[in-house]
Amino acid sequence: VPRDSKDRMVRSAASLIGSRGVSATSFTEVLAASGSPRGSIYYHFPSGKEQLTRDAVQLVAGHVLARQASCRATTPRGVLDCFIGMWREVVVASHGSAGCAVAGVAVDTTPDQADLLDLVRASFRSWVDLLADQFAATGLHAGRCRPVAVATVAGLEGALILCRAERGVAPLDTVARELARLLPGRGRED
Amino acid sequence: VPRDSKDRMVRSAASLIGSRGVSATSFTEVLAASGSPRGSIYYHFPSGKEQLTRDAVQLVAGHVLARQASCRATTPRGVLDCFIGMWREVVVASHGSAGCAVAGVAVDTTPDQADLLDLVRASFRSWVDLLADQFAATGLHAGRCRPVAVATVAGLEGALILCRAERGVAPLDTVARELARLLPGRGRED
Amino acid sequence: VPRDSKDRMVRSAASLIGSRGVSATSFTEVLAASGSPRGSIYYHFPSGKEQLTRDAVQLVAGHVLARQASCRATTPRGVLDCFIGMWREVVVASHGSAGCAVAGVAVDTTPDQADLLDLVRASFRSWVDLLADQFAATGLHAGRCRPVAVATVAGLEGALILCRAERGVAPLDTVARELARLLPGRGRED
Amino acid sequence: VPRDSKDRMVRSAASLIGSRGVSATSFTEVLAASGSPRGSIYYHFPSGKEQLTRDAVQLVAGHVLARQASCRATTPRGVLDCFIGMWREVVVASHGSAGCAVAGVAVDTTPDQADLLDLVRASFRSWVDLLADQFAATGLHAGRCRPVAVATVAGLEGALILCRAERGVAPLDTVARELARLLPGRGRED
DNA sequence: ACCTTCGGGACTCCCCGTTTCT
DNA sequence: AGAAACGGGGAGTCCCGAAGGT
Repeated sequence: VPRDSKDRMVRSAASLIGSRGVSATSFTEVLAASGSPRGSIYYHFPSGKEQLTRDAVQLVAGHVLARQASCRATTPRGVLDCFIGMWREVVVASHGSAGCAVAGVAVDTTPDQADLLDLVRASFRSWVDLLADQFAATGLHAGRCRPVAVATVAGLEGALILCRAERGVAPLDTVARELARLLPGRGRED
Repeated sequence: VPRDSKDRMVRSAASLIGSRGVSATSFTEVLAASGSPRGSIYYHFPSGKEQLTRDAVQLVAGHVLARQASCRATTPRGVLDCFIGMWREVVVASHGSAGCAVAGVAVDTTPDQADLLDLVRASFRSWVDLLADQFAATGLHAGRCRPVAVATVAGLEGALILCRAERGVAPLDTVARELARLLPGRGRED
Repeated sequence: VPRDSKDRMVRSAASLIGSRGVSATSFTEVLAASGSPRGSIYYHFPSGKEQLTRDAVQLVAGHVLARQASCRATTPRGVLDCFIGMWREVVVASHGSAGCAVAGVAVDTTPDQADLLDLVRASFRSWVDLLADQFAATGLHAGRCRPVAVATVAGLEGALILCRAERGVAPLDTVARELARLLPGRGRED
Repeated sequence: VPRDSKDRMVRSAASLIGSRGVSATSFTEVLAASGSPRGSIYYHFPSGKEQLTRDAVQLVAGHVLARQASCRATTPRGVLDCFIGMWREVVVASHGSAGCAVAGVAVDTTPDQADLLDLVRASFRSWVDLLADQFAATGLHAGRCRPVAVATVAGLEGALILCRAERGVAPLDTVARELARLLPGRGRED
């Protein structure tokens, strides 16, 4: 199957971009990680690196969206746990070194790459939208859904950065607990 | 004024790294932004780009720390506003494109640059420590100080990324409001 | 003809290294001399300058070996003339400025480049071995073959240096005459 | 004594140039080897690297000349042994890695540095002249003095190169024995 | 039609030999 | 004598077209 080669490249790119940003991710590394020959790049990605980057962002954005959409939680808390839990896995497995490719692109994108930033924005918005919908569906007060969803995504991305620095999951767990406090629940405890 | 040249370079580097990450920040750009001549690099930063990067991280880490330390808030909410407000300024001024150099380094650092990541960790910790101290001094329940401080830093860094994508302050304001909810206050309102 | 480009580069490098040593030979000059674009280097010589240097040394070592092997002399004196004559041509043509790339590498090689020096040693040895064989085949006393061969190579390399300084062939001719005296011949004349 | 610092620099330069050629010898290394501060260079050597190189060549040339002049040999063979013996010491001590600074300059000098090459020529000639005089004074046939002197210097310089490659004195010893055969002596033995 | 070798410039970082001001 | 600052290349290599092999 010829598609396999391209897929491996995109997957490798997504992983590398999450770990070190776009600029620090060279074609050479992507090729090495995916085992593809050098000349194949412009066959699969005629527009070069930008196209590979776009594909990588779309891959992880879509993957996260799909996985969260399949969440069958019945409470806001369940929705939150589902979202955080998905990321927690990779942080634990990589001792914090794995990151989010969408954030990786957001961070080292210059103003002249507007279309790439547009894609990043769309990705984040799709997550926020889905989370807000799921919060609403599980009974969260209408006016709270979007703010909490935004805080969730922001908290997650920020926590991923702290996890890299700390080389562990601790910050993500702390942030997750605080995010949970934004949801109605077992009454006030502070 | 001999000191001036180096300072300008570090300042420019910090700004550029915040905006596009380390790898995407070339010496050439730093030089252009600071108006320095090429040969000065090797003199001021014998260890090259890593040293410039370290100095840039330390500059912003120290700057943020100093500015936050000078905050004269008397309530946890005041502490939070002080911290967020400091970042809000630059986000507004740059329409979201300015970012945090510490995060910029964290994102595109490979595992072999352990010392750089150590510096990043130390920077984040210094912020968390200071915030926790200030929360405690303004009456926040002891057990809540550190978790809230961690959430604050994570929320800020994540919000900065969302602000880049959205090209505006909206996400930061949303996150700030949610962080405020983690503090004891005017009773429950949801 | 795809092979041509690489060959031209190696040939240019060999010539330049012979004339000014390795360190003084920049890639830029090699490229200019061979008419190749800069990007071709990484493709043809993935290990960079060391690889180009190795190839250059092997080129001249092999060339000299082949040319000397094709010598059809029937006396030791004929063998010597053949070897010296081959070098004499280039010295005359360049007014002494052309040198031996093998010596060029030998001279500016630091101790940490052991493998390069190994190649140089192998090259010199191959010349000495061939000369010794040819001396033996043309009737030189067995015990004299290797010493005379070593003296021939040393005398040649030293003479090339003197020719550079004198900007002419005179030293080489003098050395050639003296080397001839090491061979049995027309009786003693001093 | 201020002279001391300059002397140490010239001495270090001579040694380094002999070991790796001129281009591969950086001011930084010379400074490190001589323990001098960077800013002193242009105080001692207003014309920069060329002047340092010239001084290094003159130091070596003068040193060799003086030492050979002090040789009290009474036979041509004694003169030869004196000259070779002086170099043999440093080759043995350095396992072949030490070389001759004059040759080092000769090898990586480009045609545009005519004056440096002039100095090299003068140095070699001074050695040849002295040797020829000494050979004459010890009874060598007049017509043989200069050719043998030239062969001696050429053989020495070539042998030094071979010694580098072989990492030992063997080639120099072989060459010395052959040079001795150019002198009248115990009758023919081949 | 699919893929890959081969080749092409444009940087990036490094560092080197200098000059100027103390 | 020396600290500070200066430009100019050096190698490396990155991201990419264009022509050929299967």
